[in-house]
Amino acid sequence: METEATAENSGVLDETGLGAEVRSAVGRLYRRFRSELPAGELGDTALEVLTYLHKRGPRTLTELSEAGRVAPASMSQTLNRLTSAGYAIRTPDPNDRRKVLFRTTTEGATLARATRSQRNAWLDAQLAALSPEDQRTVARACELLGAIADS
Amino acid sequence: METEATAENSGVLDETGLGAEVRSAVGRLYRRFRSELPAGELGDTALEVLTYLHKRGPRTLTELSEAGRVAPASMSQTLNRLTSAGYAIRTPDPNDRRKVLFRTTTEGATLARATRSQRNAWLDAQLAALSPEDQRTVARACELLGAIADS
DNA sequence: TATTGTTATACTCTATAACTATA
DNA sequence: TATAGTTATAGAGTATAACAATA
Repeated sequence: METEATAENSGVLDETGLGAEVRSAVGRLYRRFRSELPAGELGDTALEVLTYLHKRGPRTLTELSEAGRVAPASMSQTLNRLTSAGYAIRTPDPNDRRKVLFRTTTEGATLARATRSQRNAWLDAQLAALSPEDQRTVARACELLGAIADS
Repeated sequence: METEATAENSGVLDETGLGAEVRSAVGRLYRRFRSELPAGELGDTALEVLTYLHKRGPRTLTELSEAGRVAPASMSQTLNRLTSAGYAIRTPDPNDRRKVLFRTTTEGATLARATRSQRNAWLDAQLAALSPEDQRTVARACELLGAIADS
């Protein structure tokens, strides 16, 4: 037996079930995160882009759309929301005038830092209640799944 | 002025990082799943509701909205999509005529079974490439995170 | 009055198609 | 022609507010 069954999801962990388990858990967590989101705040998509710009530095629209695996037109609109809100700005690329470099504003950088801890308060509390071993398990799974998401 | 930040935050178990790591990994996986979705197919939300009805049996709108942690009005619209597509039907509750019991149709049950394996083909392939130990780690993390999502 | 469910409306996020500007 | 980016429009999924029907 590879894994013990989760009592309530009864038939779920069968031979082919791991993908379904991951997908279900991810979907439920994602929706849970979204349900905690106060109205008027940046959505997770926009915040993820802002955080990416903050951590990696200026990027073009094409780079951002490829990193986020969305169509360029989709990323353009997400960036419209960020720039309209004053969290990012467009700057011309001096070497290629077709390109636009997006970068965070001071407000955007502040928000990226602040929101990172604030928005995760609930989740951090839940995770803190796990045993150290379980925390390591979750951390390791995040590495593995993050790599899969980017593969 | 470059990112004084961790270029690759996979050290993970720092003082505040686990919640952020989980959130980031979940968000990137969720968006990756969504990007794999062929046009014209049921979205993950609708499919999750359909699967829930298929596994648990008939449920009222209130029960479904609480299970999915969405507003009743939101669930009503998701159910409108499922019923319009012929995958679920409304049936009156004989004991309380305010209530509506939603149940899968034959087509809905078939779809719930078929899509489950088909849609996870890509993810299953990625997971199959992991070592057995890593697979157990992911499975265990899904249990832990699933419980948090439902807490 | 309280509960159950619905419709109306708006916002985020996504897509495709059609467009402009630059290389 | 090819590439980078934008706008127009549509659909899924979410929310709140206002409503009807039943308890």
